[in-house]
Amino acid sequence: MSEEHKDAFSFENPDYRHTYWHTCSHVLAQAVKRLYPEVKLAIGPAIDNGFYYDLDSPFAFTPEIMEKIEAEMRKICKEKLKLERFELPRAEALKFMEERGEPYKVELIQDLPDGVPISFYRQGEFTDLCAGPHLDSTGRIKGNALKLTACNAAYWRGDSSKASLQRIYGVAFPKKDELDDYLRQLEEAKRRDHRKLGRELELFMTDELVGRGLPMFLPKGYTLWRILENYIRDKELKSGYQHVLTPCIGTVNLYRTSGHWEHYKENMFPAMEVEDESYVLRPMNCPHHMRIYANRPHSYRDLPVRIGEIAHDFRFEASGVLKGIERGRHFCQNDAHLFVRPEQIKEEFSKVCDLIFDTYRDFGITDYRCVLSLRDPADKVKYHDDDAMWNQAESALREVLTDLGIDFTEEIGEAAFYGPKLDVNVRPAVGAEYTLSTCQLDFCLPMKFQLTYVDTDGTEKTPVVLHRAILGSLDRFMAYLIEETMGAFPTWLAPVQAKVLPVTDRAQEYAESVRARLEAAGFRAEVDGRNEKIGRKIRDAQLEKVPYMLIVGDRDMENGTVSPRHRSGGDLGAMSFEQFADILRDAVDNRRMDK
RNA sequence: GCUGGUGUAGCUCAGCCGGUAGAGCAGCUGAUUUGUAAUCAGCAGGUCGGGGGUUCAAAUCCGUCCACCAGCUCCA
Repeated sequence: MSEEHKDAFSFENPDYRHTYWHTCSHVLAQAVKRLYPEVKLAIGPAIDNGFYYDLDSPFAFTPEIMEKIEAEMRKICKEKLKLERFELPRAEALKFMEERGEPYKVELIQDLPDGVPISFYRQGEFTDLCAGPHLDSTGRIKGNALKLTACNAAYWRGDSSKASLQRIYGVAFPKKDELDDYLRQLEEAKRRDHRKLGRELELFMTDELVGRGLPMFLPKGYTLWRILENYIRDKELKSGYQHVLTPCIGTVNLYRTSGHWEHYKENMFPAMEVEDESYVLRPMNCPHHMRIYANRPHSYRDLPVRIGEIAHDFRFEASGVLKGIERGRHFCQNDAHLFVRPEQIKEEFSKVCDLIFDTYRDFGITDYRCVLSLRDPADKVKYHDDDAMWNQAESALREVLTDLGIDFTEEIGEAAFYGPKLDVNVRPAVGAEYTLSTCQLDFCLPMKFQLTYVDTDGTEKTPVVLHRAILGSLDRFMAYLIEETMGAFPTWLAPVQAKVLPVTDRAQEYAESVRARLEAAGFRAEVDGRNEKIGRKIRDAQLEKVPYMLIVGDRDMENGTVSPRHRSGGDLGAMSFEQFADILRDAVDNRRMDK
């Protein structure tokens, strides 16, 4: 076998892996049809990490039934059924699936272009509509390295107004060991879930009586919060931002003016009626900031005006999307609105990008993806209907991104209702990709709020607004940090940077004095004064993921030293307090991302 | 919101086919004074998510509500 040939059939080859999983999904469908002929087939693709098949079934696929299906799949693999491709003209293809009573397949064929022959794959008694490619035989699939992992609801064609189908997920590998490895990795990933670590490390909590989707930050979590908040506020101050404080509620009319009421009232907490006025908890801050801009006249000389706020927002998110502090019904945005003249768009946008990527460098974030989110021109309901405006805004953004040399992909239908945006997405250790930072270009709200500035020629012009969030929401950013670091925050972010561990009671007072000196020097320190052996104190401090442990005993008291130990670097040997303070100072001042 | 799963002490979990609750860790008390990942002993801790139903008897069975988890849809 040539090297090239080997390569093509290696599981490392994404194309081969995809084909393998695709055939698995057909085997899954065949197994289901053998056991339950009344189940209707929808669609069964390979995905990034396995395969699934969407089915319309009159009964639920319980774990017991899933086991039966899995057993049947193994049988089909052993039967070594040949997969044969054949084509039918459209009319015959329709007839074929109609006769078999597969309405979803019929709908799929109807959407295929006319005049092109339609391909099918047959394996034994089972035939499915499919473009392929496939393995040549079900015998290529290793039955004991195959597992059905979950069964969930999924909408037909991803549309929540359409039928709800049942989706069976599976994974498969060429060897049993690889399946076991994969399952072990999944378990590993669960251990870094920010919800679990948040509880274990006492960062935040949730409480039924307070309400769902309303996490509360505990002292350690709030310490980290405060560091993030100070970090970004200082950075913005240095970049010419002015910060404001605005209320968490506003009138419904405020949101009618902006258009948010029309677009999002379903996702806002219901209005409160008082004194002939309706108020809502605010879901975002743009309207408040628009009114702040309008508070006084502006000259072209004032612009850009950059208004920032660490702002609390409330969104009535569907119960099924809530996820710890990654997505709650209350969250805190690192928001700002930049009011600019049209000719300033490029420069300001570029400065925002600098702010984003500079921040990412400080936090060691390297694995991200830039998306230029555009409107769907066909969707006149969601998007403000003004094609000229959209075209102008979209090409302006595209041009800036290209000029800045930023790699990005374009996604249709992902824009905000008032304008296109750059989204910076990250993939966390657990779960799906989400947006961390965003910068949105808006020609729409300034008009709705009739914002103006007086230009050089004395005429009134409408400014353009950039909406932007660097840390996104502080909550989500913290969730990301927790999962990336597994709770072992770098020293500059750690809620407790050093824990002083006296070896015996005799060192208790000395330990307290060391802590006092650390705090006086601006560090966050604690003493573990429990009546426990030093090994125990070290173990507990390790589990708390404190960056530095300061062991102090008789020897240190005699010599006036501390004996630091780093959570991953181990024993650093005895040194003077000042020497250790220098280590801490270096870690904090340079924002070292120590593990 | 939809579909499925889960809910037992602060945490991690055991409790098979119904006979009215158990461990480890954490906590408290005492002993121990210890130099780089768990010292020993004792004590205390629970309306088994809530409220119903079936039964002589429910943590266990059945419906319902609540919360959590996975995925789908959504994220101004």
